[in-house]
Amino acid sequence: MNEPIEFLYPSKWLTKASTGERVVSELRMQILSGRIESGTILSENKLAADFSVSRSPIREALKILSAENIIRQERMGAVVIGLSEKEIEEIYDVRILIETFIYQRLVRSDITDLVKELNKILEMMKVSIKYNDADEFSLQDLQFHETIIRAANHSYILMIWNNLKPVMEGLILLSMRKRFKENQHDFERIFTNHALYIEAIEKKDKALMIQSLHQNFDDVQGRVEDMWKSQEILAEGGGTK
Amino acid sequence: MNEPIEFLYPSKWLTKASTGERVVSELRMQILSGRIESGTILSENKLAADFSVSRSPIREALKILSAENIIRQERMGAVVIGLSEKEIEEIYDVRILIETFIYQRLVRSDITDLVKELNKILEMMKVSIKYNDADEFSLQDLQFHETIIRAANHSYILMIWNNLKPVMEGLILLSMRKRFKENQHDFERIFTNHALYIEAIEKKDKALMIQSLHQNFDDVQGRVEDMWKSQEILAEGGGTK
DNA sequence: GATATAATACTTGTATACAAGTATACTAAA
DNA sequence: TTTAGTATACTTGTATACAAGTATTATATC
Repeated sequence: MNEPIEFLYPSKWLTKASTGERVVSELRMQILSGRIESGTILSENKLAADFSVSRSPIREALKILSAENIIRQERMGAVVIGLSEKEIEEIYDVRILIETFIYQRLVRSDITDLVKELNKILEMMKVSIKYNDADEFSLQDLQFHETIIRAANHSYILMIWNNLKPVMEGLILLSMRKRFKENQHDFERIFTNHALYIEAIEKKDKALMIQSLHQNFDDVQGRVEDMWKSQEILAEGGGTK
Repeated sequence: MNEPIEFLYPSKWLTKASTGERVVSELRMQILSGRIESGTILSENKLAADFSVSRSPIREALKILSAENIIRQERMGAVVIGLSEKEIEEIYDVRILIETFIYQRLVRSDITDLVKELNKILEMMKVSIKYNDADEFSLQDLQFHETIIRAANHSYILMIWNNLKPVMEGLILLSMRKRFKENQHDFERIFTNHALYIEAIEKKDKALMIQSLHQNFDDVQGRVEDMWKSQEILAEGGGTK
């Protein structure tokens, strides 16, 4: 019944975390990785037993995962939704939507501090690559985009980002770990894409920004065909600067 | 200490609701209406006493309100953020963003069922006006937009809507109640705007859609100057169809 | 064997108890 | 008067108990 569990979420990121936060992080990873399959029905009592905690932090976790749209709470148990290709595409839709929106705002304001900060993160990415630290690299990837979003100082766009962030984090973590084992040299390209993104912000070049954004998404999931699909959508709403 | 509280949230909407849901609905309304002022520090224990319930539903409520960005949970008490003009503008930014995105999708698909459904809601709005039911009217206003968003079948855009919806609901409720007392005839215009929105969908006329969307927002808050500000943003990202 | 009814084993939602940590206020000493 | 230290009254987070409702299963009856 109580097999030893290999945790998917980096424990070092949970140093100051409460039990509830640990549960939600780990549960999310298990759902995103497919270890807990879509359609599975989660019971609060069973989860509490599995994690050896009370129902309180479990309830908290289910509420959060439900808001993240990866489970659905019903009268009898929570149904795991998980992420199909469709949902992952949709997440990218939203990211493109908000990052494009934010970009419009940024190009009108002073971005020197932002660019400096982004370059700092870029250098830290380089170090992560050098030391083969996939988890750290993932964190910096997320930090990169969050820094851009925060720079616009838009609390409701930030709200969307915050709602999306944990799932993104999980996806990126899983993807990067795999790649660090298989395609080590991929990371140089990811690095380059982010450098391109900074350049797009600096030069206020929207086309370049969208290009690097799409390439960045492809780097996470490696789905090239969707790039064009998304770009088509954006093109309609996009136009020239 | 225990003054009789006049509830702001329609009790008829809470027939099947749990204590937690009642608390969150009422607390939200009190914050949005300003009855609980920005900066106020909410204590779980005090709230539990005020609402005569235990801390469990209060905790749940605070988590939800925190995700909605109208309070901020800290180590000692939750700080009420509330909604300033800036935040309300930001909510509209997001609504314009997602409804425009959804619109792009809709014009490519079969919209006959959607238009029929929207017309039904439109007729119900008419009845609400006739019977001076501001609350019911608010509900239909929200339902109108939610129907459009649902039609696109995009779970992550719907997630954003769901995160935004309760606050929107509160804002619209407060606004409509005031207007039903003061500017009764305003509602004919709101009605017309929604009819215009349907027409925009039917005729796949993006400019008309954006126009009616903006007018709709102005109807809620009556802030005309922001209309142009928002349109400027959209214009940059907008272009022609 | 089929069906209706009752018992049982679940489920969630709420209340309460307790532990651990933090801010505040008070007291005592310099 | 100021400062150090302690006591106290908070705070949140977690565990547990209980109530009310639902699904399932077993049993009894036709």
